[in-house]
Formats: sequence, structure tokens, C-alpha cells
Amino acid sequence: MVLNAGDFRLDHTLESGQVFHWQKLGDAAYAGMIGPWPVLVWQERRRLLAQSPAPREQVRRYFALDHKPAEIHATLPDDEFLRPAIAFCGNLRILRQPHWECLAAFITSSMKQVAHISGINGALRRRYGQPREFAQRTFHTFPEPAVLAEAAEGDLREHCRLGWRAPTLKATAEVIARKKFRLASLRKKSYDDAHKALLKLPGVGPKVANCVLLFAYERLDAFPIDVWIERVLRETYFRDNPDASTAELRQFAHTYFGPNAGYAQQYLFHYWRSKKAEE
DNA sequence: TTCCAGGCCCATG
DNA sequence: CATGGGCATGGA
Repeated sequence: MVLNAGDFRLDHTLESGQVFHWQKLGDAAYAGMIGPWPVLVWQERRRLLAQSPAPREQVRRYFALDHKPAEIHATLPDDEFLRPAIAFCGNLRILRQPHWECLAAFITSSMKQVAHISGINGALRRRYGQPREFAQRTFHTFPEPAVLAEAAEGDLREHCRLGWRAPTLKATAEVIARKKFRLASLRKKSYDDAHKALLKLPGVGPKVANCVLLFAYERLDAFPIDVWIERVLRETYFRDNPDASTAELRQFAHTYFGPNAGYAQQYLFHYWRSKKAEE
């Protein structure tokens, strides 16, 4: 299928640390899954090409091709720190990921480098997910909550290298599987209520909750603050205020960046990490 | 070898 | 409420 993508950039979108299971094939093609559907996807100028049994509208929705960068940028401040980040990757999109797999992925993300998170995600899929053959390749779905709820903690540690994240991932999978917590119900809640609800899940703190709201629920005002973003904020906007608390950083981010703060966060995150990698 | 990674949890003040 | 230590694992 061929999708009109405008100035969309597939590589920045898939390699900016918001999703962890897409594999790069050769030059510019990626293999991954959109929910239950295997997908091969690549880009030719302003067109996104995909080979997949997925309905076209699902692909469009996942990649958020309906988001309009120009309109988003217009809501963001124009300053010396954000400007180069937007120039670098202002054409990435914040995905609409399936709720559970995004939540589970970020539970496994704490104190892990992006490459490690990808490794863990692949291991979880291969060991517990369902294989799907497509285009001479084997894809794996992300395992359902009930499957991870039944997994042995030792097995999660040994085969997926989860360490101390194993019990929290399993515990949250159990809560979801037993329907003590409905991920779909978060959609109609306010940002504050949804964030507060997520904090009740094992392994979910303020940062993971914000990642889930941003990358799975399209709450574009969510502003996850991880070690990178905290460092960036302190080296830029807070350069003259070294004793600012993390609460002040959080307050600043929401008021300064506004309703699309999540996009600003993702531009800053990806730009600074890419810049650092070049050094 | 030592340091650090898209943090969370729990025990203290 | 805010602060601090501990926590597995693996790559640089």
C-alpha cells in the first residue's frame, strides 16, 4: 500500500526511542508489527510504502500521518534550544501504539539503554508471543497480559534478561489480565486522572506513566522526564538555576511548551541523543 | 574495572 | 513532601 506522508520521516519516528521492536532491514526498510499485523515499511520521498495485511487506515493511524507538524510547531516556543531540534527531527511523528505493549515495554525500560530495551522486547516476543509468517519472515506479536501473567518469574529473568523488572511486569500483567484495571478506560479520563490511575500499577512511576500516555494514548501534552531530558533541561533552560528541583522542571515543561509539550520533549530527546552519539 | 542506562520502590526525615 | 539507597543486566 502507498500512503501520502508529506514531510514524514520514518527513520526518526522509529528510532527516537518511543518504540522498541522495529528491525531495520538493509538501507531504509523496517520490519515490525502494528498490533496483530506484520508490516514491512519503507519510505520513498513523500510516500510511505507498506507491505502488510493490516488495513490501510490502521497503518495511517499507527504512524499518526494525520498529525500536522506545521500546526504543532506553531504552538511551540521558538527558542535557541528547541529550534535546532525541530530542524533535525521536527518531521517525526508520535505514534499511536497499542496500549498494553507500550505499557509493558516501558515497564521494562527503567535503568536500561534503548538498545537493551529493544533486546528485551524481542526476547519477550519470541518466547511468549505468537509467530506470524509473512513475506518469508517470521514476526512475533507482543504477548497478551494473560500469557505474561502465567510466565514464571525465573523464566522471565533467564530468557528475557528482565532482572528485577520481572516481578513488576508479571504483576501488572496479572492486574490487566484479571480485569482489575482496564487500559481502555483511560481514554476517557483527564490527563491528571489517567496519570494517577497508571501510577497504581506495579513498575509504573511518573515517567513511565507519561511515556504511556504520550506514545499510546495520544496525550500530546505529557512530558516524560528521564535522565536525558533532565540533563538537557538543566544544560539549557535551567543553566542559571542549578538547584532547581525536579518538580520545578516538570512545572516549567508544561507551562512553557504547552499543549504539544510531548512533541517538544521527543524532539529534544532524539536530537540530543543523536548529537551525543556523533561525538 | 568502573560507570551508566527513557526509574521505581521503600525507608527515613 | 523530599531525599537517598538499592536494585539486575550489559555495553562502553
